[in-house]
Amino acid sequence: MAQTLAPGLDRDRLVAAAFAQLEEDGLDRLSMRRLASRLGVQAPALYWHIGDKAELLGLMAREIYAAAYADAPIAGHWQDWLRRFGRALRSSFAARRDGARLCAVARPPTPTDPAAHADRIAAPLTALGLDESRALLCQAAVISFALGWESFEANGPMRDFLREIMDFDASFEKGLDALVRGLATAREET
Amino acid sequence: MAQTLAPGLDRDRLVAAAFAQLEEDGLDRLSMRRLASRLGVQAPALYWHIGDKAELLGLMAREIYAAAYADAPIAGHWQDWLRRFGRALRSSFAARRDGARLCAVARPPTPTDPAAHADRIAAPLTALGLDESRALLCQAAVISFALGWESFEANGPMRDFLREIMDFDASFEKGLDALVRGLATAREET
DNA sequence: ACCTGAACACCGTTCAAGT
DNA sequence: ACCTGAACACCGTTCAAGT
Repeated sequence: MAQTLAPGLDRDRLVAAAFAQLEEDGLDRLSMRRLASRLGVQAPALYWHIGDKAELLGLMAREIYAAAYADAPIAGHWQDWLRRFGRALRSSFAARRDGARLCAVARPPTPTDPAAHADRIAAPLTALGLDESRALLCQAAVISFALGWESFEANGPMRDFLREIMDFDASFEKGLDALVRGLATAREET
Repeated sequence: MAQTLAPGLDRDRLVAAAFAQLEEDGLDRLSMRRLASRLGVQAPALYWHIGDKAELLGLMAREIYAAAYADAPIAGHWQDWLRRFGRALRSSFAARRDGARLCAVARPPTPTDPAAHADRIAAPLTALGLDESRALLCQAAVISFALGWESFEANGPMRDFLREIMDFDASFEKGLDALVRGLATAREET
């Protein structure tokens, strides 16, 4: 389990090991001590490379979001992109155990200029013709929907219950579709 | 802080004290030990009244959902009810510190007959004319949207960031409106 | 029936000290 | 520069024992 090899410990190796640990044990059992022992090191050693556990979770969340953006190339009508991004985001949450819960808890890792970050979030939709405030609304809505949906999916007993009473996958698709269509027909305001 | 008075310790008093503790210290610091000391008792005493911490969180989550349903009387067009319920649910999440995170983690507290529980969830919308599967889709979509939205809101640094780049309250309203309108115009399928 | 005391197996984080 | 050892102040939960 613990490979003492390759002592070169850095942030990337740390994040990778954290994902492996997450897959094996889940978010509740992802501890600095267990992570350290997987890396063949004592827990305090991690704090040389990272400020605290919250920073580690933030880096992990960023990777989950990045994977979703990578899966949704910017092309076509903005509605198509938004639907595609919604699907990709849910897949990305689901690809990692407790992915949605992790992203709900994680703090945004870049405390840099908020306006610049907002531009980056809005970028795919502004590139397809939306103005920035509308782009941010669409992103916030789709991201919230996907995060909420996968939060239930990631909750074991809740998922079991939901899977018994409805087709959870098909329903996500329908809900996402409804949301995007609604956003497209919203009354234009200030 | 610790009131040793009134030794009658039961589930209701326990849940009430847990909410008070949540308000003061947040979900991360809501521990069985702190809760016990607030009740003037040792931690193991709690386990006489409750199976484990997860059950306690489940009871708390149920109360949060119940408050939302209580705030949305069943009347008018189903779309109006759904919008109203969405708003009420977000308010209910926001009314308790870390309310959304709590509900994301909590397990459904009633391991009773799933079909009967589904009927109860769908009830407000079936009463207003929707068939059950459509009602469940609408509920799942709106609940997911509200939960996701408030998860970000409940995340301190994330909220600060979002509040700087958009009008988070007005955007919720617009997003919810879009979702409900989209659900109303969905193509009818099996 | 309801609660305590003591214990088990853990946490995140700090910090002097080692190399 | 990078890591260890020891410690601090915690966790959830179990269980014999008290009343």
